[in-house]
Amino acid sequence: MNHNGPYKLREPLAEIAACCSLPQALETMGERWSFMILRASFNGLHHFEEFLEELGIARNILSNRLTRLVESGILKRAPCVDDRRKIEYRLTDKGLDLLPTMIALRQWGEKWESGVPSNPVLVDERDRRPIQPISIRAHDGRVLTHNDLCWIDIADLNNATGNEGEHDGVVKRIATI
Amino acid sequence: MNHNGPYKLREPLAEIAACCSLPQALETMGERWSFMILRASFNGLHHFEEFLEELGIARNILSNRLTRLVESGILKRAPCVDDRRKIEYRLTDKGLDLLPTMIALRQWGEKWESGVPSNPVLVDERDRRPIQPISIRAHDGRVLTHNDLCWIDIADLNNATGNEGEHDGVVKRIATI
DNA sequence: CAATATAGGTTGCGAATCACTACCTACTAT
DNA sequence: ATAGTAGGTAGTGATTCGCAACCTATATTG
Repeated sequence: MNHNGPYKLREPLAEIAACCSLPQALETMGERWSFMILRASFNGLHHFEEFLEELGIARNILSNRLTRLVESGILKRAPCVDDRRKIEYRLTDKGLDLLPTMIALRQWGEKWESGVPSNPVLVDERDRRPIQPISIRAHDGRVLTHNDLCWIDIADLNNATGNEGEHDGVVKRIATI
Repeated sequence: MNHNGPYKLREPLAEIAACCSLPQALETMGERWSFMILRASFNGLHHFEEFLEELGIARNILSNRLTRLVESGILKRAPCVDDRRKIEYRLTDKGLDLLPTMIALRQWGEKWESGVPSNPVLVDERDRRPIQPISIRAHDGRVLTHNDLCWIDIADLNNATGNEGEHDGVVKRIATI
C-alpha cells in the first residue's frame, strides 16, 4: 500500500472486492457513455456515425468505448457485406442480457427522477399491456425487499427446507451485494 | 450548438435524450464509485471513514460523491446523537429502490464476468432458497426478452385488449429504452 | 485544564480522462 | 479522376481522479 511511483494509475474496481461481481460488471459498464451506447444499440443503431449523431459523443471517446465494449464481449464488430467501409456493431448475448439491468435503471429514473409516466410505454407485444416493475423475487415469485434477503453459504443450500432452527449457514443480514 | 467558449463543459447526459429517464438515472449513478458506495451502504456501512477504508477511494472523491448522492436524494445525512463528530449516511427510499438494479447488474456480472456461482448466495430469508434471476415480466408474470417488447403511446393503453388489428399506437419495435 | 486523537472534510498538485477540432485511410459514388 | 463517406487517430485544452497535506470541530485522556 506504499507509494511507489509518483502516482498509482487507476486501480480496476474489480480488484476492490474480488468476492463480488458487481465491481467486475462496473469495470466496463460503469464508464461514462457505456450505458448510453448500450441503449442506442437496443434502439437499433449499429454504426459509428449513427452513435455519433444520436449521442453527441466525441469521436475518439466513442471509438474508445466501442473498442472496450467489443473487448468485453458486449458488442461485436462485423464488416458490412454491401459496403465494405461500414462496420456493424451488434449486441452479443452478453450484451442483450443487460436489458433487465437497463430497464430496471430506467424504471428507477422514471419513478424518482422524471416523475412523469414517460410516454411511450414499454409493453408486452402479445397483449399490449405494460410490463411489470423489475423486482426481486423469491423462488415462488413473491416480491422481496432488502429486508427479506440474507446470505447463506453455497454448501448449505441443499438442506434449506430441512432443518429450520439449527446452524444453517447464514452469513450476514446483507453481507456483500 | 455553436462553439462559444474555448470548450463546452461536460454536458449532462440527461439533456441528451430528454424523453428517456435512463440518462437522468445515469446522471448521478453513472459516475465512478457511485454504485460501489451504494453497495457499501446496503452492506451496512454508514460513516465516512468506513467507506474510505472499505472502498479505498480518495478522500476528496468520496466527499464529492457522498455530497452528490445526498443532493440527489439517494443518501441522507444525519448527525450522530452519541458522537457529534460523526455523520450517518443512510439510504433513503429512493436509494433503497435501486436494489433491483444493483442485483440485476451483479447477477449479470456473476453470469458473464466471474463465471463462478459466487459464494455466499443471496436467498429469501423465509425459505432460504436463492432468489430468481432478475427478469422482465409481462403483467401476468411471463418472462419477456427484448424480442417480446414494443412501445405504445400512453393514450392507447386503455383500449389495449379491445380492437386488435387496427391502428393501435405502436410506435416502434424498440423505440427508446 | 492541556494535550492528543478522531471524524469529516478542504486544498493543492500531478496524472488520467474527456471534449473538440483537424487530420488520415480505405472504400464508394459520380 | 474527383469528390464524398465510414471509421478512426492525433493534438490540445478542460475536467476529473488519486494522493498527500492541512483544517475544524468534537472526544478522549492525563
